[in-house]
Amino acid sequence: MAVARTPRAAWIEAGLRALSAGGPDAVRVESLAQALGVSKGGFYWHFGDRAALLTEMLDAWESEVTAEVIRRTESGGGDARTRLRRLFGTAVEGLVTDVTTDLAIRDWARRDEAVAERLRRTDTTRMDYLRSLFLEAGAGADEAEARSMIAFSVWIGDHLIRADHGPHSRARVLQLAFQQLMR
Amino acid sequence: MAVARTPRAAWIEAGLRALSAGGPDAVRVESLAQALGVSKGGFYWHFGDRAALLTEMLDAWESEVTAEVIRRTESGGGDARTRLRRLFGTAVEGLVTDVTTDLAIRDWARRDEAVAERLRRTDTTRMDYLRSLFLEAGAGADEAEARSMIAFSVWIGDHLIRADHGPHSRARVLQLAFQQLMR
DNA sequence: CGCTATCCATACGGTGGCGTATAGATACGT
DNA sequence: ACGTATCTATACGCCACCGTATGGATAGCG
Repeated sequence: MAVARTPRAAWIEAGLRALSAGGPDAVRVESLAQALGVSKGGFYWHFGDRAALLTEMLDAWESEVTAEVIRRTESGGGDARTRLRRLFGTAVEGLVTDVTTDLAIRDWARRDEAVAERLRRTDTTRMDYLRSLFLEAGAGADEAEARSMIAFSVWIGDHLIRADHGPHSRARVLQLAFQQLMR
Repeated sequence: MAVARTPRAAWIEAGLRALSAGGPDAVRVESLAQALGVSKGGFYWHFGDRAALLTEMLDAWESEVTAEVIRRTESGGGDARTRLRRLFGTAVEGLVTDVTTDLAIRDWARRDEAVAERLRRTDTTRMDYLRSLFLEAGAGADEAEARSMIAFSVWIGDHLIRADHGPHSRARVLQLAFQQLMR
């Protein structure tokens, strides 16, 4: 048993980075190989073809995103308002998949039903979590639903909307939006 | 002066449709030609290269989106709350560029600074309009800013978030979110 | 020190897309 | 009817990328 030099996981991580930066069309086996400082020879030892890599990338993303929600749910503690504040205020860092991966996958899902199905699963999980927090914080069912949708949307919108807010900084606008949500 | 058979505009429209459906990588001159029932011969009569088409597509999109905001501002009348309700409730139909074009361009802007600059212009215009409506409806400056960001985000989020809302339909969730905004 | 599992390099054929070149075709103005 | 402006078809060279084939190379284990 020799040790893995550039194992499956390395290709998957490189693939997710490429996806994040340039969308699914940017994950090309030859450029991943170059990014890994290696020829594509080993790629086809690990994966049957490019599609297999894409599938495993999505597997990795899906479980990581789910795990991340759980991690947030578990860690830290505090009451619902405290956890909402933390959730809203904290950027996700240090993971292989960050928000830009999320955005790339969202766009991808618009034209690939299999990707859309995975996204539906993870979004439902995350929305469930948000709703539970708003409910725990004392919102009614309808209000919790609306606020969950708003919170999720603003999280995404922050990265996709490029408007200039004049005197306000984007950070300030987000803070104001959060205050509206917590009233 | 012979009449145009498949003029510039036809290529631009076909390009925007392809962009909308599959992102910038999907606008390929040979497949556009096929979609137009023509060979790519004429393409290079109109455009220097593929990049020139992409630029003109963005020009067309930018002016159309701006025109559309103006059209909404002008038409219909009513007080600010009425116009907000109409803006929020009405899907954009009948234009060459619909919301999916918008989404494709947003994703594109993440990796192309020139596209990002154009998006910044149109988003600022749209945000200005939203803010003016909320201000006219009686919101304070901070509140108007927050609500504009929320409204814009939810408009986008509706198309990008795939969560299942359990007992609620998406339409109902949007209605609830709108009620929150108009309180 | 050699065996084996795990990876790597290279060369190859095939496909699809870009841009160019060149020789038409079509229709309107007069 | 003729000329000119506006397209169109087709063939070509080029390159990037996919997937395959084949012969290594490297590292830990015994």
